[in-house]
Amino acid sequence: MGRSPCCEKVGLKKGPWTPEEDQKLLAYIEEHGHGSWRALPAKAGLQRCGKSCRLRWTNYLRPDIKRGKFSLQEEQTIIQLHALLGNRWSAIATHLPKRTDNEIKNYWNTHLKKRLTKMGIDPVTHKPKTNALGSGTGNPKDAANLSHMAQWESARLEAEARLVRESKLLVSSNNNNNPLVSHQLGSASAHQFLPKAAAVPPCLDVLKAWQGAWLTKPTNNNNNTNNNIMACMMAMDDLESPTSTLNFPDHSGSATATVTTNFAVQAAVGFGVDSLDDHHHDQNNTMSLQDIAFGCTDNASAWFVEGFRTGNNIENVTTTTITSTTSTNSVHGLANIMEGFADVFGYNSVNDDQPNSSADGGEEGGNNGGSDGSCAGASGIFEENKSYWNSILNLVNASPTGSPVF
DNA sequence: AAATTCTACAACCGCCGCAGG
DNA sequence: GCCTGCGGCGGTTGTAGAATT
Repeated sequence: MGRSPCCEKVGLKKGPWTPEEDQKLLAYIEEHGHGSWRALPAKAGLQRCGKSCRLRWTNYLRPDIKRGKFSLQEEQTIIQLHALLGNRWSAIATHLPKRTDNEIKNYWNTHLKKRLTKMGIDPVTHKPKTNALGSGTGNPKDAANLSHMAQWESARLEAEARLVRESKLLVSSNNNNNPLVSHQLGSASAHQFLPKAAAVPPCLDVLKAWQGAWLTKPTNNNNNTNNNIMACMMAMDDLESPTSTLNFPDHSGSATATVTTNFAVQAAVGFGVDSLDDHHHDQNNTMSLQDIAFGCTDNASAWFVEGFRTGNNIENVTTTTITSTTSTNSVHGLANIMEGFADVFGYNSVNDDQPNSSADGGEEGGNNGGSDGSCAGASGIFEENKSYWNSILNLVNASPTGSPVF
């Protein structure tokens, strides 16, 4: 047996709201609050059902609604969150202040979905469509780029699956003392971050920043590139200003890369670990309780995070040969990030990617026992994946609005 | 200028989960 | 445990205006 209608519909008005109706609804709610939506229309003198009133209020009349064009940052967030959450518009909306789920849903359906499709990306899976592989230029480099993208996407989906599992656990347990959740909440309101699975994975912000670093790679052996990488990482580590951005001056004077400063948190969550605290995984090649608690399940995530954590100490490091002469941390930071990429991309060519017996974190490139003392293999991975970063940036640049699409 | 098609988005519909009786 | 009502959600439709033919 079907449910009875939410209210008596005979004689009730449907369709677009008139300014007079809006005014009645606004005036009533401002004075009395909405209370029971079912009872509201009669009290407010409206020939509408309660459900219609509620929708009109939540999607249009509410004073804390931002209307108008979506910003680049908002578009980015929607796409990234959609990759994680699918069509869970209300969950996505909690991460876009002052935007309603209905508005986001409409924007996705009318703009973003079409744009992704045009670019040969399946808007449901967020993967390149199979025919896109065959419709390229025929250039082997293009195929290689797409292959890299597929590898990245695979890693991303793996992280996504983990996030969803974590989210269910966190939400169901409602554990406010969870160090990961409490750390990330900081002084912000909880609804901006929960469910945790909706946290933004690493994406184009960092890719752009890294691209910026690589674009300015010097031909001689000065430290410009290192400065850019260091600036990038320092920005990533700036957890105090999660919504601000930082510009990286291009030392050649031709370009600017921008990265959101809360990337460290985003990246860490994207890979299932806590950004500041979880760096124990690689110390002795076993999972610490802390790692497990934070959902750190593989070397890649631990390496990534350790790299971000220590990366802001990078000094005297070149991108082609990494040696440690003064600061082990400076080497470990970059080395760990490279190891993270190596792990994610499934490379086996890193010269020295095995944990050492010494308790130095196990990264190569330092003065640790058993190491070959260089990071040449890891930097090679950086070089090889430049094609990937370039392909991503090409996609960004190909978008008419500059909206990042992956 | 009129007809048609396209686009954007407001609004509706049906289903679901939850709480209270 | 079952029933009922409410609020919320996501899919879909309706409509107005813009663009195109």
